[in-house]
Amino acid sequence: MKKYSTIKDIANALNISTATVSRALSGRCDVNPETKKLVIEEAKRQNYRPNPIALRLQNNRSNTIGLVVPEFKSSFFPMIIAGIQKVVDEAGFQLLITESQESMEVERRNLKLLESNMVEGILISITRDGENLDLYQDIIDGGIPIVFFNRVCSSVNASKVVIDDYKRAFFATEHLIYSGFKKIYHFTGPDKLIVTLERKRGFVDAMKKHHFNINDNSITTAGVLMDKGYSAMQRLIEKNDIPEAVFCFNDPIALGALKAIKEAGLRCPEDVALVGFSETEIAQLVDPPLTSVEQPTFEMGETAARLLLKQINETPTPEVETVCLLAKLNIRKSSINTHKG
Amino acid sequence: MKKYSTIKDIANALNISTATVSRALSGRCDVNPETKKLVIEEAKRQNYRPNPIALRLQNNRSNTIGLVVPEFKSSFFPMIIAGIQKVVDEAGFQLLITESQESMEVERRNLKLLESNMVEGILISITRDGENLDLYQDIIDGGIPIVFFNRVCSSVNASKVVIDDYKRAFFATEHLIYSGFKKIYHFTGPDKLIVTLERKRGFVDAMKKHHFNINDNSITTAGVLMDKGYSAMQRLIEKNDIPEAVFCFNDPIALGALKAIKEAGLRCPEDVALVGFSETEIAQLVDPPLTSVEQPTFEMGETAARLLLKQINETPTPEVETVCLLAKLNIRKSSINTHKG
DNA sequence: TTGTACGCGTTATCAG
DNA sequence: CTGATAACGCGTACAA
Repeated sequence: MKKYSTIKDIANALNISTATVSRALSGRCDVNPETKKLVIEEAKRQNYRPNPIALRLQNNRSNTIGLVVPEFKSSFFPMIIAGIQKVVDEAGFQLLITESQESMEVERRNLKLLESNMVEGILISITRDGENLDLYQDIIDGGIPIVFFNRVCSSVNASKVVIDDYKRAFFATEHLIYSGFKKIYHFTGPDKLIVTLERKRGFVDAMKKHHFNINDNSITTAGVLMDKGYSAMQRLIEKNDIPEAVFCFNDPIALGALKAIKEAGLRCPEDVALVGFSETEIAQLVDPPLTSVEQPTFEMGETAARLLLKQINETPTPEVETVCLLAKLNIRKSSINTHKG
Repeated sequence: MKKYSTIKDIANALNISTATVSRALSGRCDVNPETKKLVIEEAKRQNYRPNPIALRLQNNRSNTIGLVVPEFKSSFFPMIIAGIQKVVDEAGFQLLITESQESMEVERRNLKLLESNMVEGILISITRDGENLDLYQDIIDGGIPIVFFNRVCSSVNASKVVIDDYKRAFFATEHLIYSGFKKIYHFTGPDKLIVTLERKRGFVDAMKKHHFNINDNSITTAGVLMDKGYSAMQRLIEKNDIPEAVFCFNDPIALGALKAIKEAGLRCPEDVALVGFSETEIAQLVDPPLTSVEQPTFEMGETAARLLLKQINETPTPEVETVCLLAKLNIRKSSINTHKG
């Protein structure tokens, strides 16, 4: 444990008061140039630097906002962060980022860490593990506004930014139906996320609308990351229950499925067509290029940050609001029906 | 500006002393159960919560370490962060992440932000813009150890984690030479980075060793991101100065080049072979799969974090050290010479 | 069991 | 121009 030099140390060394030291150091004019020089020299000698925490204790403002994301291995959250950074920078605030690693417990720790750094607001996309409901509420009650984006928490009264998952999933499924595929499956995400449920609902409703059969095998729980899509598809192949097309919860799942398809000597889209979701940069680069729903990630980040700044700056605190952004289906080779033409 | 409730407010409301309130709230036994109950009720009524900054002012420890990365759009830094997170978590520390967006000025702001949150140490990979030399030194002098990783700052006396860029670049180039390619070019990175210089040096020395000609056109400055590789390759194609093989500064550059090659109706590796660097997850997924140098990203994060914790925890402060990790060339289809056999 | 007083590091106010 | 002192919010010896 080190002992840092303080103004008091300098004052003692020079036999003057802390007040004078403080003034000399803050470069005011109402101090004798000579003593000022002495103070600055002594400060340098002692390697003095002001204690940032003491400063903050008085200001009671940090000009900082905090962010919690589940992960940033896929390019999805990084794109959102870029949007957040832009708005936050422009507003003269700074951004502190933490990663919950999809763990509720780590999320808790992160939130408390941000709180103890006195961030003035928090942006969060929650873990797939579940919700730290009590803590969200507690933080908000404590006067720190929270804005949820992408993966939101329904039961907390806070601003939220989402996309129209249901509709896009519905249209993506219809796209497969209109393309002439008959046996259409869905690889779904983590049970507890609202986005999972919404996308699944979109899939189911589209299938029902067109009187397509949905049985026990139609929907497989995959998850979030690539390896889950890989194993889900592998299991289907092993069971010889191979669908003509799969609508996947997200791009990594679709890419994992693609890998399994290729390894089994099958082809995409000839044998199995694929549709992803949440457009990652990789989608366009793989072979075949992946049909996917493009989310306005950058815009989502901007919007979330703006909502938060509103909560922070405006008095009285404005009503919370939920913004729904529009996504778009990019049709590429992975979902072209080569049999039908 | 809100007014938060403090123990003083509670004390006033109940006509007792702040000390009693403090004790009651911290759940000690040496306080009348009755007053304790009253205090807790009043605290809840006033929506009291302890001021984290005041607490920290006494402890003088934050149990937090800070991180600055240039970006996390490519999967490179996220992988490193995963390694850092692991070690930091295990040590009971927390991690605060900031993104410099490849800007020296943002990097400055981030470093100061971390400093003012009293992190106990900082991990950093510097921007391609250049070095905030004075600030690094100042922070270290102030008693906060810094560990550089990947993109390091040579002139600061601090611990560093790097890979053997020179050797790997040398071997990657030799791989192309041994494969029988004659006209071999290099797309290089940002001028100011040491990694750029090391990789370029490896390329040049390998070419020289085998008496290959290097002229003004052999080396093109590309940069860091995909679009730069794209435009660099486009320019060569326009000039009809098409190399048989290109050793690229990193994977995104190689992927950009690949895009340009395909768009021009050329094929990889038949017309232009490619080798990347710093293995991203995409490398294996593109068509053709990309030959690339695999960096031990996770391990790099672990190592950097461990070095930092050493600096933080051990007294007297241990000597700084530079760790060089071993990378590995993964040969895939993009660099197979189809003419030679 | 409770209250007083001080310390953490700094700035600001006021009196000298 | 300078020094003493209060204030920021909390914990905690020590005294009552």
